[in-house]
Amino acid sequence: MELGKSFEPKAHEAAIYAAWEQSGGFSPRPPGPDSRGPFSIMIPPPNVTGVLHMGHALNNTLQDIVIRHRRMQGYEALWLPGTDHAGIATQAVVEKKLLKEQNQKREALGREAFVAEVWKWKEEHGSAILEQLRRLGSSCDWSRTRFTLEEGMSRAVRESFVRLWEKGLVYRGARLVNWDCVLETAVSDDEIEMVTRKDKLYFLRYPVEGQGERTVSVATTRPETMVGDTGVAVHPEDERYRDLVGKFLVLPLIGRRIPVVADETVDPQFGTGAVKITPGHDPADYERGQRFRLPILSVLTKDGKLNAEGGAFAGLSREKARTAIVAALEEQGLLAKVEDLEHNVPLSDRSKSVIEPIVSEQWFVKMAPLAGPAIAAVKSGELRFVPERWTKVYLDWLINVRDWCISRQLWWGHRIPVWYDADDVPFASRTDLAIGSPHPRTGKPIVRQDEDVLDTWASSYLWPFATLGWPDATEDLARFYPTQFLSTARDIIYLWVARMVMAGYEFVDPTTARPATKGDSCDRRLPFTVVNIHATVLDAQGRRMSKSLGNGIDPIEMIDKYGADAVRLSLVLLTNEGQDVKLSPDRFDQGYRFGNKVWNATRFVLANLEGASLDSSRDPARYQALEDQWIVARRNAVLSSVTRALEDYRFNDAATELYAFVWNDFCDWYLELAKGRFTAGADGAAATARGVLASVLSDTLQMLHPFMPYLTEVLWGALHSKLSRTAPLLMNSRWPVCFAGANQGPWTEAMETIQSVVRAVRNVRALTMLAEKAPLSATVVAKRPADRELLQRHQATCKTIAYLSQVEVVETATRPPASAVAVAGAIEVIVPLSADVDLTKLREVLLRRLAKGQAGVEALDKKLANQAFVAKADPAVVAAERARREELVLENELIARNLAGM
RNA sequence: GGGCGAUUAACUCAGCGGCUAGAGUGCCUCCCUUACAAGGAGGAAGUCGGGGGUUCGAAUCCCUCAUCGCCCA
Repeated sequence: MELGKSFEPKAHEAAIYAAWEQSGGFSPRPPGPDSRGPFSIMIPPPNVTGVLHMGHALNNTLQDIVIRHRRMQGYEALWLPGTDHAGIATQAVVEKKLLKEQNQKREALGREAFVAEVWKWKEEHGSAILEQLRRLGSSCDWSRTRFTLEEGMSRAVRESFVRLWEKGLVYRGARLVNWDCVLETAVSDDEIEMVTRKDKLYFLRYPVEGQGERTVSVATTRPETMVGDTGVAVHPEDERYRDLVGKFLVLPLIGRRIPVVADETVDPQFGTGAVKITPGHDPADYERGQRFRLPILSVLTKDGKLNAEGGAFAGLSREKARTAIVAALEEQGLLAKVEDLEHNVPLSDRSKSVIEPIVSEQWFVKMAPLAGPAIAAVKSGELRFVPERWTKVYLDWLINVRDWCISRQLWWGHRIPVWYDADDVPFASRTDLAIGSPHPRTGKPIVRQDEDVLDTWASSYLWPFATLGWPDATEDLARFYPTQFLSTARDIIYLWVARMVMAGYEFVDPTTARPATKGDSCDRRLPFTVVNIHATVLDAQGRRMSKSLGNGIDPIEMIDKYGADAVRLSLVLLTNEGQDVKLSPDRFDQGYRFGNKVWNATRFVLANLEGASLDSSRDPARYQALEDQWIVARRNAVLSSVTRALEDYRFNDAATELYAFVWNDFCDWYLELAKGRFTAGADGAAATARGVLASVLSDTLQMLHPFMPYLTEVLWGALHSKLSRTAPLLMNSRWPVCFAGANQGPWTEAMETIQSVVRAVRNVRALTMLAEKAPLSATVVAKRPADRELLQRHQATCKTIAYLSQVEVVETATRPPASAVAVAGAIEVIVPLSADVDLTKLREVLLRRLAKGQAGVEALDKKLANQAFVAKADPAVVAAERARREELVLENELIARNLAGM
């Protein structure tokens, strides 16, 4: 295949993806002698209504890197994909659609028909985000795609609920819950967001009973809730109110008698030091109400209007009631004052409406008993967070864990498997109980099933094992559970990660999970051993990307423009160890340019490969030419460090290292040196170069593959067909093997010496405005015999790459009057020039270098003169500093001498 | 109020006890050399947020202050 002048992602991506899929490589390879065992990752299931955003793109890139690498290493790699039914979000989408298209509300349609509508929507649109994941190159096993509301998952959800019920960990009760008045459902603590708002603090006067004009002022941000007040609290030590404790106030507008109580939790500094108690609509007041046995009044309807308790204000919305009540109080002279106040307001994640705490009957799960093992898992080190600091966030939540409100007043979701008899006695059942059938406990006929559905997280927390067939003891469960790696966003550490760990310990039977492999002693119930918390992708100004701000960057748009490989590599190059990243579209340039570099390097190799065969020796000592030894040694070093980085989930380190290796070592030096060997006509050297080029490139494409799968796959195919070899798809190829002894030779140092001499010549050319290719002769002065020997041996190399017509290596030399001199460490490069060449720039640079060098020597002298340093520092460090000083002194001398001669 | 993170070149970030502190972008000079001008060669550019401490040695560890951001209450 002929390669075009540059990589065109659009021309290849779809075909390559189809080829991967067709090869069966997305599914785990079968067990066998060839296998290193299973390795599994469960995708954090995106919301079915979701659209791929940059966070997804990053997170799925990371997972794909891990799974591709492990697959190449020979593991039975499984990356299991799927989606989450997202109760509230999906129901909202379909409700909106119904209203818009048919002007119909779900209540009019009825539950069954509505749920059917949602399923229809899901079938049509529910896999959009999975299609987007394919564009990114994700190598998921699509044959195992799961959905949190499908039948298998539903069985798992029911089983888990009934087990918790049987253990007494599920209870129903009237509690203060977070109520979303727009969506008309309870939401859990973790689904609300505190937003700082500029608001008003109202000071209301409550008359004291039987004391004439005397009133007590209370401060509140929510005056409309006053109709639900059943008391006023003051601090017991507060002198201002001491005499009032035990007395009664008369609630204005309503006329109710409410007691003044003394409570230590009141902050005397806030407002007036007296606070109203509204147990039905405030968490702190609920607690106070309990302590003083105050009545709990609900004053709001499900959609956020005042109910009958509101008296004259009944039927008004929260907002209107506030205005009306404040106006009424003002009229009666009972509004003391209004102040500006900045405070936090709870908003619903989903509807962005203000959350109202209300008392309602809900289902809860007792969390404390489940939290224990999840805490222990982290403390024992079995479960590890990357970066490590997130362990603390996880632990804090688990240690202070509160019961989980799992019921939602929705229609789309797992209906709570609880049935009631006529006396409202509940029973949780694994199988549906027919209306009219006898209640298993009371024997009375069943009259209804609970109307509510479960929180979506109550299904997704079973994801790691339910997707593999649990509660059945399936083959997949035995083979792929526990998983090895989970990568997700920080904001669902509580919502999802912690709960999955709890669920693993609570529900998985350790005997059905895969048995421990050698050296792996972790509890088989723990769903994963590593949790990677990826970076948060921010916009160029450092703000979170959000729909409302409209500052998101669409990954698909970027893939269209730059290609999936560029998007993936750029993201990895930009995000270090979970550190937030500020992203702008032009940042994807870096990935694209690199891809183009790899593409063109391969084109060059292919153009020069005629008759070559893959030289796969990884032992540098087997080569004659220094550059061959060097690049083969570098290849080994990079291979081992990239492998280690990937195994440690240091993606950025791996990518950075590969980037530098390909661009600087392979392209800038090795390829340039190879050019000389191809034109020189020295057949043996050219043939070796061809073999080395082919093998280093082949290995490099393999190493790059997890990061840039499409591009490398195309190039791999081209390379191997040029070599007349039938190769498997790169995706299904085996990760290269590292040669252990590769770092033992002098190659790197020797090559660095050559490089510094070449740079010295280039330096002179650039600073004296000589054309890069103008033929020059150079005298290389090296005092040390070893240097001379090396340079003598590699004269030809220097000549070709530095465009020198002649090179002379000597021990000492007198500088001709018209000449430029460059200094490379202890080596001097003298280049004779014509007399009219302008040496100003060269002199300036040399002066700067001399100043820097002298400062360096001074610093080192000071350091070495310090007895404490010589005595206490590592002897190796002292020796290194001495050697460095010698080098510097020599270099400074050379520079100074040259400057003097100019 | 508690916790976490950030502060290094014009910009975006690496470096986290020991080379004269690096990279990408941008900037300046030169080069259209048949892999790549989406490129090459060279260059300029930093009191490592302030202050204090530990250490032979601090961008790196500790304390403190400041600014910005996130999470929890």
